[in-house]
Amino acid sequence: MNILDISGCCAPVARSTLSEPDAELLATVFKALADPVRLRLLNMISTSPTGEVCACDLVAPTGRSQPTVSHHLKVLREAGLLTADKRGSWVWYAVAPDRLAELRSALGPAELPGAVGSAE
Amino acid sequence: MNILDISGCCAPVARSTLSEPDAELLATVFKALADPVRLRLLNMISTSPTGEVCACDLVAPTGRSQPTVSHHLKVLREAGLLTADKRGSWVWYAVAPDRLAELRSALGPAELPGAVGSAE
DNA sequence: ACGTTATATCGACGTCTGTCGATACGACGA
DNA sequence: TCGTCGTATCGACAGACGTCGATATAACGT
Repeated sequence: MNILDISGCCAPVARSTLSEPDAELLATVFKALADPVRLRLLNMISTSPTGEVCACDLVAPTGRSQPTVSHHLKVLREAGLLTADKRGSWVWYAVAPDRLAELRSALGPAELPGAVGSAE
Repeated sequence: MNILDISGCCAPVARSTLSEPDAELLATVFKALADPVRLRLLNMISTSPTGEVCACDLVAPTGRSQPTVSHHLKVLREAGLLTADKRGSWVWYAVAPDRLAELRSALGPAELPGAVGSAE
């Protein structure tokens, strides 16, 4: 289930007014990124040549227990940042590129130089 | 004092390997964004016509106590997302655009379409 | 059917974090 | 100098979060 709906357009943080409910949704996604283990998981998956990684290969590099890694993958999945594909006994994770792009646009307008303050 | 040093280049999450210390630093900044009150503060400041807002005008709209707002502003400041300028009795806050741009680049390569997966 | 392996869920624990009231600090005006 | 106002810090508390071991679920091979 998808948590966020900022797919519409641009820059909720830097433009227009951010309502409390919208802020809550945005914060949920940032919360998913606010952990070093999850950032490294996301990094390992996104840098994989095939674009997907078996969950079994994600436990050792993080130095955490298997339940902990499974928990973090669930958080990333529920934030809409990862997709999970079960094939036989294994689960293959891949990044959901849309959500990352949405977050990037939420952080600021494309590339205005004075940027966030002098937005036109 | 600045927490992060991703100013060098691009896309720590989507490219190359993210070391544990780097992940820790990145997570610190995302943690600053992982709260709805702070997101709204950032939004109010960045959407201000002058680009800066007096702290006194940030308390009421958030619906939180003055100490709580002061705490959140400190978190954003220490994450390098805000600058504080004391003028007389008042403190004027403005966004530090660099840090936001760094975060955006950390979230993904410029605009590769298949993006994070097929980064080659 | 059985054991093995991969993954997810559960329950518990310690720590971190958002929140507030009370208070300290600092600047301004009378 | 004294009171007032804006801001930051302190101390305390409740709730959220990362972590683990134990266990459940499910798929595969023998």
